[in-house]
Order: sequence, then C-alpha cells, then structure tokens
Amino acid sequence: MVQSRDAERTRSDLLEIATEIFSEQGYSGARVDEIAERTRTTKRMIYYYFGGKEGLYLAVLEAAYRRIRETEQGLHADHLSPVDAVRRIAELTFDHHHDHPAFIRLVSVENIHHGQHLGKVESLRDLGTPAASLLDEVLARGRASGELRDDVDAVDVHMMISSYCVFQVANSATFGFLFGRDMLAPDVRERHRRILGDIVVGWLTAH
Amino acid sequence: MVQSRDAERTRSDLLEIATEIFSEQGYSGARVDEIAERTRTTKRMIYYYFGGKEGLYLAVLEAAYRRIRETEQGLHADHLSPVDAVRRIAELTFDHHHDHPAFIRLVSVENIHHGQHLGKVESLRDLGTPAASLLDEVLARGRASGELRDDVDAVDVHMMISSYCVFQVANSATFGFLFGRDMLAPDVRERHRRILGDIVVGWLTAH
DNA sequence: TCGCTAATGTACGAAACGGTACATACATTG
DNA sequence: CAATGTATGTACCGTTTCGTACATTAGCGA
Repeated sequence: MVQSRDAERTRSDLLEIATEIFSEQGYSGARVDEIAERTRTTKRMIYYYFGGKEGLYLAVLEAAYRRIRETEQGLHADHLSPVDAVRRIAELTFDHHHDHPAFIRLVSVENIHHGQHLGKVESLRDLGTPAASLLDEVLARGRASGELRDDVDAVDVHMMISSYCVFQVANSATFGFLFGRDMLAPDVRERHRRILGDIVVGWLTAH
Repeated sequence: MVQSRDAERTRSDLLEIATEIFSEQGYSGARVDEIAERTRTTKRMIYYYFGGKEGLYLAVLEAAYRRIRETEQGLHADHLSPVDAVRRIAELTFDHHHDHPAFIRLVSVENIHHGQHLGKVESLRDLGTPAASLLDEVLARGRASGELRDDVDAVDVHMMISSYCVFQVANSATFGFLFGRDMLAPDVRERHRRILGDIVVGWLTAH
C-alpha cells in the first residue's frame, strides 16, 4: 500500500461517499459494503470511525445540516427594503435547494424514518432558529414601515417557502412522471423561481 | 382452521397491511415477514398473489394512486365563481393530504427510489391530467371574466398547491423538530389551511 | 360424491448483510 | 531506534431476509 495514513482524509472520504449513497438509496436501502467499496478504504474504517451504519448516517446528517446553517448565516438582508429582502430570501432559498439535492433527499429519508435519528444529534437542536429570526427581523421592519402585512408569522412564511423549494427537488421524479414536466430543467427552474418570489411578495404585501 | 377461503379478502388484507408498512418504513425498510405476520394469512400468499416484495409494492402504489384519482374525479367546481373555485380546490387538496398521510409518505418513498417503480405501472400513466384539467378549466373561466390573471399555467398552480400540502405531511417530523411546531395539530392545521387559500387566491387575482 | 384446481400452510435454503476478531503496518515520541 | 498507540487490512461469523419446494385442504363442477 503506497497510500500514506491520513485519518482526516479517510474520515471525510467515508462521509462524502456515505452522503451520496444514503441520499440516493435511503437509510435502509444503503449498503455498508457498497459505501466501503466506493471509498479508498475498507468497511473496517466505518466501524472504527463511526461505530456502525447508524453512526455513519448520523454523522452524514449532522454534516449536511451544518453546511446548510453556514449558508444561512451568510445571508444578510439588512441593506434591502423589506419587500426586496423577502424576495431575496425566497430566491436564495430556492437556489440553495436546487443546488443541494443530496441534502434535500436526506431530509426526505429522515422523514420516512419519522426523524428518529435527527433527535439523537444534540448539535442540531434549534437549528431552525437562524432562518426564522432572519425572516422575523425583515417582517418586523416591513410591519413598522407599513410595507408588509402584520398578521403573519415568520415560521409560517419560512414553511411556505421551504415547501415550495423542497417539493421541486424531492418530488421531481413522481411529479415529472405524472405531469410530463422536468422540474429541474433550467428554463422551468427559472420560471418557478420567479413565481415563488411573486407569490411570497404578493402574499406579504396584501392588506 | 375455521376461516374459510376467500381469495379477494386475502388479497385486500395483504394490500392494506402492506400499504401501512411500506408507508411507515419505506420500501427497503419494510420486511416481507413482518407484513405477512400482521395479516391473517402467511408470507406464501404474497408470492402467490403478487409475485414478490416488489410486486406487492407496485400493487400498493397502484391502489393508492387509484384511490386519489377517484377523489379528484368527485371534485366539481362548475357551480362556483373562479375565485371561490380555486380556493375550494386548494382547501380540498389540503384536507385530502392531511387525511391520507400514508399515501403522501408512499409518494416520498417512491421519490427516494427515483420513481423507478412508478414507471413500471402502466395504468398510472397520465394520472395527473384530471387534476390539471380541472384547474385549467377554472383558470380559463377566470381569465375570460377577468377575475383571474392570464399568465399562469394550471400545472404550475397545481404544483404550488401540492408542494404546500405535501410538505406539511411529509416533512412534519424534521420541521417539527427544528422549529418546535407540530404541523399536524388541529389549530395549526386550520391556520395553514386558511393561509394556503389566501396565498393562492392572492396570487391568481393579482394583475 | 368424486376428482380436480384454486388456495393455503410449513419448513427450509441460499444469499445478503451488518458487524467483529485478529493480525499488522505506520508514525510519533521518548 | 525502540516502544507504543493509532490506523488499516483480511477474513470470517451469525443473523436476517427474500424466496421456494413440497405438502395439504377447501370448495366447486361433473
């Protein structure tokens, strides 16, 4: 073996491949042997670093959520008017979902399992708050200036935006099949992006 | 064995339990033995009637989609104004999703597997058209009367409504965990239902 | 009522699968 | 440069899991 030892590299290699396979095949559908085969190391290392299949899955989940949190924290809307800010938030959320399908699929997988693993990862508690408070702040500004309606809740707005974005990525297979429409095609994506912005702005500016 | 033979009953018993288990555990997570154990018959019958695990899953999928089609076909909106009609469609879709979580979860499961099974069921081709054409008709009426905007596509409207409804059921576990909110609680459900109607009507009546 | 077929039950097999025991090589440190 | 613990590879084990061979029973038509 020419390959020199590199614990961190082995760990991240395992995590990367595992993320791909768990998101593609689901938790139960993923095979430990297949994950190992596609890395430059062996199955033994999964047990060495993560304890087992579930431990690896938890690590994948945590890493994926951590990445999304970083993206959210890099999102600033202070310099925009409330109306522009909500549109920007909606559009960036939209882009983020389309650009990270593996993460969205992982969330679906976790929901199939009733979120039973998510609850085991302490570090993910209250992970939603940044997104909600950013929206909350923008809504408060809009409420004060009279540009946005005053009877909506930040979490409800976030949920509406998320649902629209998640659906496109998570349900593209069945929806595409039933309606003969590829939701991931560039032109369709562009139209949906604009529509989402219009809907959100229209909703929040109505009085 | 007092139980008399009843092929149809055995078949439907298997289908019912399989629907529950596949929707709860996913395709790979479901166990043939567990399904069999929870029916009044044996595993042997799964192979006798459905050929195997995949055949059973396909039958479950087909039955579930058939049921939803029947519901959709029973939805009439001719007697309502275009605006009332879209709100009614949105609200009934919302109710239908909340009332049939097993079906929604099955769709998620199928998407995890990239819709690979759905494509094998010939009878499900163009299953989406009824829903789209109902909306199309209402949109046409609204366009003619000037009550609804004329630059929206029925499938896009359907997608927006579906995404909102699907999310609440399919992602309640992770969303509930991250935001500490139970989307299936009666009062929350009632608010979300109203919000959806408001959003859709607001969107389609804007000019 | 007799026989034939649809329907059902039992027991078992082969492969897949998650996991582990054991040996070993590398690298760091004293 | 010896010693020690980290990191890695190989081979294997026990169980689970899908599937099937074989036997049997119930009911229907002749």
